[in-house]
Amino acid sequence: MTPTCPFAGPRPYHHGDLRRALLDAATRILERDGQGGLSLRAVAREAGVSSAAPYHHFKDKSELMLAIAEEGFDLMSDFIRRTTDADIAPLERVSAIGLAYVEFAKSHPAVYRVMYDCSRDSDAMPDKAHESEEGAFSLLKKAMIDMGVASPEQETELELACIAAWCAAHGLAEMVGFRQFDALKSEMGGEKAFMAGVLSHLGMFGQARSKA
Amino acid sequence: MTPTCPFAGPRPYHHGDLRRALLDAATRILERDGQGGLSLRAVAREAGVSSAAPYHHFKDKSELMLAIAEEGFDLMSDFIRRTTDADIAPLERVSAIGLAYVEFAKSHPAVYRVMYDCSRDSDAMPDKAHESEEGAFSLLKKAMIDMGVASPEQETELELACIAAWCAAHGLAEMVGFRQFDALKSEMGGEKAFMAGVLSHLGMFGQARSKA
DNA sequence: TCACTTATCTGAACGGTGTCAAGATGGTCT
DNA sequence: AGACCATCTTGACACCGTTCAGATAAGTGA
Repeated sequence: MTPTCPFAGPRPYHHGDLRRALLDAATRILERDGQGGLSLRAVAREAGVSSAAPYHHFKDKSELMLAIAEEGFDLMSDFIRRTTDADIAPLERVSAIGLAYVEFAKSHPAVYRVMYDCSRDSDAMPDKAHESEEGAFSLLKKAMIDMGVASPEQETELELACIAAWCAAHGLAEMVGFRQFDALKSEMGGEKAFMAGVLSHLGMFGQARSKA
Repeated sequence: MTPTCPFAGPRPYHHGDLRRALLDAATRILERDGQGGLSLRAVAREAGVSSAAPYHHFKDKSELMLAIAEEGFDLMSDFIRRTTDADIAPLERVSAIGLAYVEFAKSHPAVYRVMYDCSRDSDAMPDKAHESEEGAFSLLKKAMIDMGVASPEQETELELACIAAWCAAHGLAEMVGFRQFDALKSEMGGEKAFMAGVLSHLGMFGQARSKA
């Protein structure tokens, strides 16, 4: 008995790769209904299995969310790398990384929220974004070095500058949607200009500007 | 007749000021059990009334949370004003405001979370922090002017600088607890030094430093 | 004083949630 | 074949947000 699954490829086990299917279902729900609509039961429903089935692949709801968050960090890194030209000048590159970061957060708000909700509870997770050599963080580090913020040997200084930029981008990502900025945004000719304006006041952007 | 409630002005109704009692109960729960423990039923239980009682004072759970958030913003403004000496030099003052901000977020993590969770959904709310003339935002604005970031007439520039600082502080507040920074923190001799180090890389702090 | 009105609170109910234990199901291995 | 084990379902439990009919008390006007 095979109730028609429109997505049925090979189906080795009872369901196939249910873990994968659950993660896809969860992502779909997040994009469609936002964070509020994400329940384990809804995910199971969306994947077409019983409410208890997910427990054979995730210990917890929080473990599911953690998996989503990890994939989210990978997705974000990919997006930033794809949309950031490695050949442009360092200052513009750092700025582009920041803008791409916020852009990702804006276009996947629910996933972004899950990413940081998990990061706060689970100590293990944000390493994903921070330490992965291919992650966006190392991209940022390189741009910072190229910008002359610090040499590769000045580990501490370099790390601090990157963390500062990360904080700024995260803060902007969470607040850029606030309605009270609408007037300022339209006055500046759009959200993008607003974002760039804010970022230009942040750290190395400003410092490098005054050096030039 | 004012029998029980020590804080009672007039005791108009059955319980007294249940609205107040509910908010206090909610805050107590947030501090004790964190955001996860905050349910309407738990709040009612803590206040010693039935599960349905809160609905006579708040339309929704979200309306309760919004009220908590508003009080949170007031609390934070008070804290920042109390712990920020208005007489110190502008640069140190801005830095002190930032540090106080993060300090508050660290010592009331659950309330801080509610504050920004509400801000994201409800457009009305963050005005509380932003527009209140006595709020921390105007304190920041004044310090920025004193610092020479912009004159009072350069509305846009001034606003942008303040928003940038706000973003940075919010980002730092959310990330300062990440475990992956532990090594760096101890290397720098404590969390406070770490925070100051990050903030010194952010915007006007850096700019003003290079001017001096 | 006594009814009348209105705000406040309770009790019980509905559907939804996370989680778990027990049983069914179907590959895999010997 | 039979035994084994991962996988999935059924059904339950406690808790949640929310609603609604009814109890109760405070305020109001006679």
